[in-house]
Amino acid sequence: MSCTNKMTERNPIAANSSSPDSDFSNQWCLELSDYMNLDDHNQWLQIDPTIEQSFVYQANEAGDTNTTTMSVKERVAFKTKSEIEVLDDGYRWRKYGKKMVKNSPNPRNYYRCSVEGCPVKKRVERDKDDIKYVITTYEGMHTHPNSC
DNA sequence: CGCCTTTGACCAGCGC
DNA sequence: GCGCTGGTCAAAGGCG
Repeated sequence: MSCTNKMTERNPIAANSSSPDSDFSNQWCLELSDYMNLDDHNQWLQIDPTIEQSFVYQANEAGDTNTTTMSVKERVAFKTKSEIEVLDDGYRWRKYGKKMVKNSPNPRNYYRCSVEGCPVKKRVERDKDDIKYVITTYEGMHTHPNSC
């Protein structure tokens, strides 16, 4: 497996953002808003709409009142214009599920980091409105360095 | 041989 | 309680 690029270096959005008369950041915000609607029960924060690798970010405090330890899940969602669904982000992923979801004609794929003990998962699905776009949602933090 | 994908089954949460 | 939906498991098979 090639491991020569980081996502930020090959993010298809970067290429897409060069479209002449579109305000990329505004366009991106709008599309992210669409996606946020899918999770409107959660609190999404957009880190920086001006950078190429724009994404939505969620720090979700998980845990119930009966536990003294509070785990924090981090969730990052990307929406990228790409023909391929699995972007090479430097990590190795193992597919463990595929599911048709209600609000989309396209299946959602579930991946888990191949590194033993690493809790990171990601979901990948095509945008229901424009299959040229891929929505990738990362959940959790890698417990190991990038394999590059 | 090791690691991967595929795919149906199973399970839990939620709304009615 | 029941059905729907999303998420995960695990067996089987494929590929380099």
